Order: sequence, then C-alpha cells, then structure tokens
Amino acid sequence: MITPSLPPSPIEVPEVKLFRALLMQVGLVRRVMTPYFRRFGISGAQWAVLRALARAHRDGLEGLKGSEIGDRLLIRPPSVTGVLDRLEREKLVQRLPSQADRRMKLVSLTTQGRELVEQLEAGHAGHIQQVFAGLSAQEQMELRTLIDKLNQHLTQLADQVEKSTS
Amino acid sequence: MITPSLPPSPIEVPEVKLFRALLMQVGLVRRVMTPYFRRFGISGAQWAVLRALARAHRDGLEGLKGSEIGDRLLIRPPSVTGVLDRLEREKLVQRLPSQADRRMKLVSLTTQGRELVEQLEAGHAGHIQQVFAGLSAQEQMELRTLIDKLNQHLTQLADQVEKSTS
DNA sequence: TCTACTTAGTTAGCGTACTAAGTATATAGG
DNA sequence: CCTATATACTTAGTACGCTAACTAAGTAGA
Repeated sequence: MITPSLPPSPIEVPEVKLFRALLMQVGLVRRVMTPYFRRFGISGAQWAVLRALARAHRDGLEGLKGSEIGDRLLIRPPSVTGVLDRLEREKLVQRLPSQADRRMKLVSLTTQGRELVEQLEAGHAGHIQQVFAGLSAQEQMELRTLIDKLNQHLTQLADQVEKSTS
Repeated sequence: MITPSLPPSPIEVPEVKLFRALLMQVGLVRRVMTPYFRRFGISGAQWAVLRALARAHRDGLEGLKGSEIGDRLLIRPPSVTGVLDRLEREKLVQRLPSQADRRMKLVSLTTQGRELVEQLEAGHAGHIQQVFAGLSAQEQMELRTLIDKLNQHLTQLADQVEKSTS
C-alpha cells in the first residue's frame, strides 16, 4: 500500500538550521540594501562594478577587462555583460576596445560615473555601519573571522563543484 | 577647474570589509547550492517552497496560503506567484481554491511533490554539512548566534525601510 | 604553416527578485 | 445598506543570476 503521507520529519541537524538562518540573512540584507541603492538610481550589482572600476582608477589603471570584473564579483561572463550594458546606457561606464588584445574591451568610469561614485562614497560607510549596528565591534570582528574562514572553504567547494559539473 | 580624477579612497571602515565578505559568501553559497538542486530538477527557491509545504503537511494542515509562504521565505507576492506557477507546471504542488475565503488558494504538495521531498530529504543534511565543513561545531554555533542576532537587527531595519518608502 | 585549443565577450533563453498597478473578495464604518 | 479600506493574488515590466552555444582573436604544437 502506498502511503499518501510524508514520513516523519528527519532529525534537523544544526547545520540545516544554520543554513536557514543564513538564507534569512540574505533576504534581509537585500530588503535593506536594494532601496538604498535605488535612491542613487542604481542597483547593488551596479554599485559593485562601479566600485571595482573606481578602485582600478585609483590604482592608475586604464580600466578593467570584463573577466576581471566577473572574477572579483563572483559572477559569470553573461552577467557582467548585462550589468555593463545598463551602466553604459546610463553613461556611467565606457567600454574601450583594447589595441593590445583585440578580443577584450577595457571598461572604465565616465566622468559622470566618477561623480556618482564620489557622491555615493560620501555616505556609504555610514549606511553599512547601520546594517551591522546590531552587533558590537567585538562581535563584528568574530563574524568577520568566521565568514572569512567559511568563504575559504566554500571557494574550494565551489571549485570542486565546477570541475565535477564540466 | 574640474578634476577628472577621483579623490583619494575614503578610509575603509571594518564594517565595509565585513559587508564585502558577506556578499562574497552569498555568491559562493549560490555557486555551491544551485548545481546541487539542479540535480533534482528544481531550484533553491522551489526547494524552499516545497519544504515549507512539507512542514505544513506534517503539521496536519491542508495547505498554506501564498502570503504565508512569502512571509516565511521573505519574498513578495509576485515572486510567490512565479515560483508556484513553475512548481504547478511540474505537478509538484497544487493550488486549491478555499471555500472559507474565496480570495485565497490553499497550496499543497501533490503526491509527486511529496515523493520529491522525501527523495531530497534523504541526502539534504549531508550536503548542508559539507557546506559548513570548514568550521568546527563550536564555530558553527558561534556563527549561528551572531547571524541570529544580526537577523534580529536587520528585521527591525527592514521594517523601518519599508515604512519610510511607503 | 595550419590545425587545435584557449580566452574574451556576446546572445538566447530561463528562473527569481523587485515595484507598480489591476482584479476579486472580505470587512468595517457611516 | 453601502461605501471605503484592507487583503489575496495576479499581471506587466525590469534587473540580475545562471547554462549553453556562438563569434572573434590569440596561442601553441604537429
């Protein structure tokens, strides 16, 4: 006889609860940050790209290639193309063909893009501090240590997944 | 004279570094989990819904209404509609009109959906344990405590954002 | 040299998140 | 009773992530 009901709930290991807490965190951070970036007419992903380009600019580089942006942001090439398309449409970045390697395009901030970065940077630290205001400086340090350690492990795990898939 | 260059990089407060570590974590978890769910023909969001429905089923409920699902998963009504559309297409869930309140539809697992939940639950804990294998049991507990505390704060902050926007 | 492989970027198509706005039903206040 | 508000869900349109597949260009090996 086929039972139409589910068997009793499996024992919930602590890792699963931790994982759900982590997913909750992701959702909450999205809800807090998305409207914040919206005020500047951009998205979180767009800000991440603008910030990477600003850093490159300050390091004296002419620009970044798309693949470098993708590596830093942990997103795949098609996602980079999409975000750059929209940033270029808003005239915040430009894609200049490279003479050295004609396959790639060097992406850099426009004057308008640099102005927006400046404007955003003025209040950015303050807003991020609000996000973590629920934790003491000590707790923030502990969290940082744990996340870094977890990220190291996840990087390894992600590489394994990548290989086994391809 | 207008400077075409950016002013020097603002001082990077620890919170900003922590925030970037957190974003990194989000990207890495996505890269590890998405291929895992893919093996079962579903997505992470779909699993979250199936799991919520399984829990409701075990609690003896006929089903959940869409808004309850959205509340648990921290997603808005249109996202719930979309995920349910695809789950219904795959015959994993069903939307039954409620007689008590004709506005809502009670969402529940189909037999096929229950079978998939069972199948997935068999190996789920093991996979999640892999995700956190980079941390000791002690560290996992600490991380859990910190995330819970942060989530409490973020919930409050998200509510404020919601109110100020509307 | 010429083929094979690699790298850079794009396009196509899908799933999931959002806001804004619309429909239908329920409930409350005058 | 009947209008106003609130609730439940959907539709429309946008952004961002992915895989698969494609073009173009550089690189290496027979």
